[in-house]
Amino acid sequence: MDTTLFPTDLSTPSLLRAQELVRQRVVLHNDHAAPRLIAGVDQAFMEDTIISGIVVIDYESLDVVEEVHYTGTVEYPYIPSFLSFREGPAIVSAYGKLQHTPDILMVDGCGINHPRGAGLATHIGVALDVPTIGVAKHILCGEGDEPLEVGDVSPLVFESRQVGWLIKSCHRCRPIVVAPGHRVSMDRALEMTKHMLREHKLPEPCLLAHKYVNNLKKTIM
DNA sequence: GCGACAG
DNA sequence: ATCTTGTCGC
Repeated sequence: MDTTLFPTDLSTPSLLRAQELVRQRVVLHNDHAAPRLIAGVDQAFMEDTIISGIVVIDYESLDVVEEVHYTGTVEYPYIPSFLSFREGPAIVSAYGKLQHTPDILMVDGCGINHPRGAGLATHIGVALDVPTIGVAKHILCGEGDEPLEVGDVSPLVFESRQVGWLIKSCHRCRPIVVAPGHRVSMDRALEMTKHMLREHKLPEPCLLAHKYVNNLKKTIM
């Protein structure tokens, strides 16, 4: 892992420098074959404790292949557009425990649809050199027509260029925001996400990871 | 100055 | 994200 992307110096100038490196290194085209294993990662908090959990499933059957988690201490607050420095380190630690190597990792948060092109999914992807897709429940930046019917999709545009998609994944739900993180094209990010959508608002990897960390949290409490 | 603002 | 009761719907 490239540690310069998660500097010890947490001053804003230092973090902006790290994000600039992420933006310079992000790859926005597919460089891998058809996926066989796909993973989802999510975090839960308990005061100053963060739990990061990753669930790996089979791309076609959706069977769970592996689950790992990491528990640590939060050392940076939540500041919009700087989420990577709050949740990123824990994700990197959890990822290091995996026995399987997923072909793609779905992260709860932004990808390139970020003010400086360095959302959590993109940051993690570049740092670990792994293909990632960002899946968020709300828009951080950019605009797009609201998809109305389940299955409908519309481009998310920021600074005159497409940075992601808005997907109406279920009835009575706000559309989810999907974007390439790293080493995945705009079209493939959409295609893979739609493949993982079932009866819920979130794609299966994200939903399973969310349930996983929340169950761990209940166990600890 | 005011409002917006992933998790 | 987290806190937090009841309530509507499958």
